[in-house]
Amino acid sequence: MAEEKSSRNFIQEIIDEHNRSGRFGRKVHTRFPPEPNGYLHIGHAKSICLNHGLAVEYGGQFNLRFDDTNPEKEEQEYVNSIIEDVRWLGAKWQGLRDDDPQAGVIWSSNYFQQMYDWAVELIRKGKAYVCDLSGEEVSRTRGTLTRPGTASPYRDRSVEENLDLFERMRKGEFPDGSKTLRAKIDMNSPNFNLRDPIMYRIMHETHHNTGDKWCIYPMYDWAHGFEDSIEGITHSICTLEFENHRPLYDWFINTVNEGRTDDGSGPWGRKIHHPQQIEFARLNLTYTVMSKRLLLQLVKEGHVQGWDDPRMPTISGFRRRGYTPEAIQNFCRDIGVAKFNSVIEMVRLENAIRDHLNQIAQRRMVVMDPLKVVITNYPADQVEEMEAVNNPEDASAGTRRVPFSREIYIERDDFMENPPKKYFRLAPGAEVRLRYAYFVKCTDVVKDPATGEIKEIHATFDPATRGGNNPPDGRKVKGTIHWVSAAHARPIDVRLYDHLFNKENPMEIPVGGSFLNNMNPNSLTLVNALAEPALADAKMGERFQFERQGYFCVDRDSTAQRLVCNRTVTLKDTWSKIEAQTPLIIKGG
RNA sequence: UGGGGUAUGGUGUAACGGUAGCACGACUGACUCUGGAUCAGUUAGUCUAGGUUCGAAUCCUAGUACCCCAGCCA
Repeated sequence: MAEEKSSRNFIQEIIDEHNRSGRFGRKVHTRFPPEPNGYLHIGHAKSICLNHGLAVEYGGQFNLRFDDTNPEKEEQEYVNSIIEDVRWLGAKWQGLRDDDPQAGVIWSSNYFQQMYDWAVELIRKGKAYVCDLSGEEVSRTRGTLTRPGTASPYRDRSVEENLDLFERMRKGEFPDGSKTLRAKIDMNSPNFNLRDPIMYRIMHETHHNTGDKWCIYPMYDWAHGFEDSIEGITHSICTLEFENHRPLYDWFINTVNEGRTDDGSGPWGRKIHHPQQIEFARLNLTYTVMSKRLLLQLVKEGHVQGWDDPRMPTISGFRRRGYTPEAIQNFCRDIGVAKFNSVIEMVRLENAIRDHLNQIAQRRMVVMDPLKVVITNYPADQVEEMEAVNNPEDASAGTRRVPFSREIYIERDDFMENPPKKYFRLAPGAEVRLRYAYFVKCTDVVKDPATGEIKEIHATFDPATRGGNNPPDGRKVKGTIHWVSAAHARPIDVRLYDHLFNKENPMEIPVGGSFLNNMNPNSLTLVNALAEPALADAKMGERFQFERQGYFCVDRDSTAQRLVCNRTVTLKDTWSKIEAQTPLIIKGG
């Protein structure tokens, strides 16, 4: 097989090296470890696709594990949405089953006992102590960027006392915040994470999974490495901000491994698995924000209609907008992965969904802003069923019938009384093709005498062009426009979505302002449109291309009486570019 | 001002001392019953300054810019 040498990203190179050296026995086991404190966004999709993709590529395994170590912030609603989103994206974790959404899902909280035991082991090894300092005192004694911290007065408690106190912390003898368990590392370290970090805090809080069993909860830094270790994760892939935590992550595992041996003959038994943490740059996209905090604010303050508002960069938002998992996967693959803090242009994502929908979406004709056209030489009582191709990119999608009659609607934009050069659509005396129907020529413009507003257009059709075909005389037209038969048109609701923010970087904020100042007031436009009858039986979630306009998805707000369609993305529009340039030329001249 | 990272066309991403390539965008043109799609072409880049070398994006030295770290968040 002639195999093309595909370029490798830095993570693949690291894994390849591990496989060469045999560090993990040529195994690859990755995971996606979300905290259930918000909805997943497109940045998480990058991580999911990366982790899952590596597992697939190397024939390894992939876990979905909830990092549920902080009961104060975590909720079941988020758990459910995250599971749904990861499934929808197509990532398959160990133990995934169709009949039970939670099958195979792992919880950090299941390891609480094991983590507790290791904490006791660290105390016994003299590497951890119970500290009575308040939060404020801890932060004051931690030092600054340039000054080392100072040791806690409780740093040198005896092993026995620490053991006793820690046990009583667990039993619930002390109030929240009164004590912590801290690792005894180095108050002089230039890395703050090593200045005696807190391992456990007291939190009398009911946990969504373990209930009231625990009133001490492990900190992320203490817990995370062990979660990976227990599961045999080989490559703990995370974002850049955890780079400074890697020495701590390694310290915890190495410290547990002190006095342990590979064969289990050491005083503390067998060594535990030590994963390799690898950090990559999180995804940033233009015209949106990606922080959970800000997304939560948009939802809570009602700037959008929920986490799955189609303008949100959440996975559920994109799903409702009409995005496909394939498009998101392709996007995540195409943007690559590196350590450089980059900002991806939104058009990359839009391009990915156009690409996929162009292949799979059936076409329909929908008029957003109707202008009546009367075809004066067409019989008043006649209706013809025109055959229309459902998808020119996919012959197997077949054809459908579209009714044609004397009175039709076209897009108001598709007529101009005084057209500029290069305008190919309808104008007085001009001829265009009605897609799949006939050539028509504009003969009259009927206006409201009072306002001058164009009320309707009169036109004549050429019977020799039936089906939209070129006539035998060889005549051609440059423009083809969409239409719906007036008598057969079905009203539908359409939601036109645009960027949520009108600045590439919404966090570029004027002094005293907020990112909310950068919200696009026109991110949603509601339209009453007229659709061809074939759209009437569209099902929820079904995706279509409305010819010449864009891709649309049937929203769950649809009723039997009225369809609601969300615009996923527009079609590329070169005319708008020409149009935008034209006035400049006039001005310049 | 301590520590940890990162710098390649407009935007991303390759190159592992040997012709700076690819994708997206932008711009031309061809084709077209969607001003869509498709096809062809053009455009444009190694953070700076020195050094090593026959040869440097890559190695060395010194700078510059940006990101992360002082939660009992993750």
